[in-house]
Amino acid sequence: MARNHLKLVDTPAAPSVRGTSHLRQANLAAVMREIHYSSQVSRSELASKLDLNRSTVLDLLAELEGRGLVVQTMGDRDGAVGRPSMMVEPSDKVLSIAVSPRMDALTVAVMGMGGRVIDKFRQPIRRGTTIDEMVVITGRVIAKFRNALPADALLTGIGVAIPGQIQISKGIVRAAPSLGWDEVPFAAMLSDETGLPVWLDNDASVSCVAELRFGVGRGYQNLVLLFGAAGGIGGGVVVNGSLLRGIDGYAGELGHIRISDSGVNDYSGIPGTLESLVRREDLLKALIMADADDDELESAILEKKSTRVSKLLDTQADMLGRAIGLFVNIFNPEVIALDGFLSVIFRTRRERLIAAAKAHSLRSAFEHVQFKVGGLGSNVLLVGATELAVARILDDPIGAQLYPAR
Amino acid sequence: MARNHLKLVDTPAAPSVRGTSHLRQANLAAVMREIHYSSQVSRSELASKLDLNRSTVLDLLAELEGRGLVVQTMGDRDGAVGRPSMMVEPSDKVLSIAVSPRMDALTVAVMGMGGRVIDKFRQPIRRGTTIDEMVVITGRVIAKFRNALPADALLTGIGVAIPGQIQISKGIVRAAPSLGWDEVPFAAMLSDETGLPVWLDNDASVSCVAELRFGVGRGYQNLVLLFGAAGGIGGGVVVNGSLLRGIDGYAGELGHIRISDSGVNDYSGIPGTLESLVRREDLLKALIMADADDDELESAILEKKSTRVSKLLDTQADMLGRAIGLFVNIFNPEVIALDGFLSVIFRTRRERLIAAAKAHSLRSAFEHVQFKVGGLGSNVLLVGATELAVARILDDPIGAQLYPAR
DNA sequence: ATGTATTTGTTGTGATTGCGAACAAACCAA
DNA sequence: TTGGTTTGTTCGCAATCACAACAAATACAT
Repeated sequence: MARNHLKLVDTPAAPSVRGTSHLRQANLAAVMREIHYSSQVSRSELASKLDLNRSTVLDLLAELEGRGLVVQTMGDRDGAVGRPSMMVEPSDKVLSIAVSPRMDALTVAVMGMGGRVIDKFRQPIRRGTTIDEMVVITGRVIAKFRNALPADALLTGIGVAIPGQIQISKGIVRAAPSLGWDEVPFAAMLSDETGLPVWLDNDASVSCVAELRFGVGRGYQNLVLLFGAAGGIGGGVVVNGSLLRGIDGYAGELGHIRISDSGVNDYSGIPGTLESLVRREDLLKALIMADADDDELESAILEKKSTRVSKLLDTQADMLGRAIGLFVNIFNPEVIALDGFLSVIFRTRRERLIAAAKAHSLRSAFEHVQFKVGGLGSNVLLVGATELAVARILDDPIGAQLYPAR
Repeated sequence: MARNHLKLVDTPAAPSVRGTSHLRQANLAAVMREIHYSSQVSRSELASKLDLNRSTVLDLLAELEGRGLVVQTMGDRDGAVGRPSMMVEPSDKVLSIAVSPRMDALTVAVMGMGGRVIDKFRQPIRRGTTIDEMVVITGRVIAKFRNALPADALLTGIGVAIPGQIQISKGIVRAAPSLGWDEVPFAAMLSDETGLPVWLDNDASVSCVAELRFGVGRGYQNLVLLFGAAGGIGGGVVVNGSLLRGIDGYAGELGHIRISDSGVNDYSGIPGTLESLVRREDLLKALIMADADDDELESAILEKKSTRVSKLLDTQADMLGRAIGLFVNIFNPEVIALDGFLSVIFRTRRERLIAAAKAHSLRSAFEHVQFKVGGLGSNVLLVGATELAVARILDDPIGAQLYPAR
């Protein structure tokens, strides 16, 4: 009862579960994490949120500040009674590189802590670009960025969001059909090119983390994200605040689940899957459009009063709802987040979609589910990829290695 | 680097994640958990497994022994070189009550630590027994048990496995069709009757935990359990060593997921679900049997060479495989465990089932999946229910309250 | 303007806890 | 019996966090 000493702050969603974690490290990590995910916190908020003593927080922050990870500033008088608390924010000298190679273009960005995009460059990629060329191009863009950075900036590393299946532990792209990659050790290749550590992950997983930390998922612990793009439907699941990865890191392939007897295959060769039934291409075809982003798609749907399009949307909403109902029964999440063109279906067929989901889930599991639309837009992948590199700092703020900008 | 003090042992699968956990408590809990789940450990094993110093383990064990939770005995000379290590085991004075009310009978058991069944009583229940009667009967059996216990025995509480949906936090049975229960605050009722704390959980979840800790799941961190009984198909999922619960505790309803366009409803009113497609009753009907346990069912299948039965089994294996493929894509688990009559399907249609699962899952996610059959048999529910009560001790060995046997 | 209440910053002290070293004890293998 | 090895046990130490006390900075009432 009177045992009230040596507290250990819980570490929500520690990505790498280590055999032994040390108390100090855990507390530093908890503080760092809180600062990263709230961008601006006062010292007193930190103390109360983490349930640590004021003096302890002071001490922890001093250590983090000494390492150059955080900056403490005088808090603005916010009208509250009492002495104003010091504000803490992540240092803007700590930067990461985010990379997003896609079929049509390569995007590289310099990212700050707290999900901030500092600088971004989009390099169109012509068809037939080899993997080696891709590595060289990426390396060149990164080098250019690094040259422009202040000399005292520190890099956490490089995070890459790949549209395909990734063996996270080894940084290998097992299969990325849209890029034409197969068993590519991209992490090692890019690391050789740049001299920085590189972490890969699946784009849907990465998006899910981004939305969890900085988007619609903020504040929730259990959510299911469905991401609909041109290539198909990806997904991510957050359980108890951390991303569902499975034993080899391939979990969360929510597009490739069979929900119907239909014999139409998806890209992976499985018939009747969500991805094979709810296709962006089908919508475009019905609308007689060649290419469009999601906004254009949505306005085209709203303008065109075609029964064919309408019926297709109904079917897609029904099937998407069926899948969502399934996820609700399996995960009983707080939030179902829809992103990409799935958010278009949601906005244009909201009631029908929700009704279908409800019809396919158990009453009690469905009770508290909220439907939301992804909120990060075009930067999701970059923000999420950054988390891969930042994770090391958040896990071990003192021990994690940082690399000079130049 | 030289920061090597005040270690915090990681607490795998802490059932109740509390805001702040204290270091000592966490370490005591880790030790207690290890002892509970391995029944017999030597001190040196504890030290190396938990990565704690010998002297620290000594100290922690002394505290646990002082509380009467563990017993230390001289280790047998096991032929190894060096001074033999002391063996530690959970005290046999620490007991729990496990309750399993089912349609046809009520089972109550006295359980020891480490999943041991000390005493068990099965009370047949006649149709139409009211809930109040059920509570009284249960209370009576428990009272009888308690009277027979040694005076210095300590009870952790009562764990109940319910075939239905449970609101765990409040101990309320939301719906248990086979029992005819609806919104029943069973935990409070039984607690009033017995004066002991009562925890409820869904029977499939409970089975899953039992198999995870003491059955086929031992040593694994990610598994999917499918349990097929007369009432339908239940499931449980273990993610990173802990049971998937979802935000309200309704997660893991793996039987109620729609995998086909079929319009046949299951008990919950959802059509085309795994539960509606793979039914034990259908097998019995095809075999022209009135009632049978799983062993009888299996031998009947093996004896009877009916094409009708054979075709039905094929279909069921196909559908079960389809569902399993789906789970593989979602969870990328290490183990798929089949229990109840699903294990009969597995044994009689092994190749077909695995082929169907493989055809419905992604290559990389399927790669390392192992298929297993539940190993605990008729005691699964009791062992699992016990874990509900024991969990408190494992979380906070010192703070958790224990109740005198009489 | 002044005083009071409130909240936070800061410093120093103390308690808890786990580690490590040192030595004793118990075993195996010659 | 001796030497090597592993574990038990004790004791002192170092790390870390809580707590108390006081100072500082604010809002609010008068």
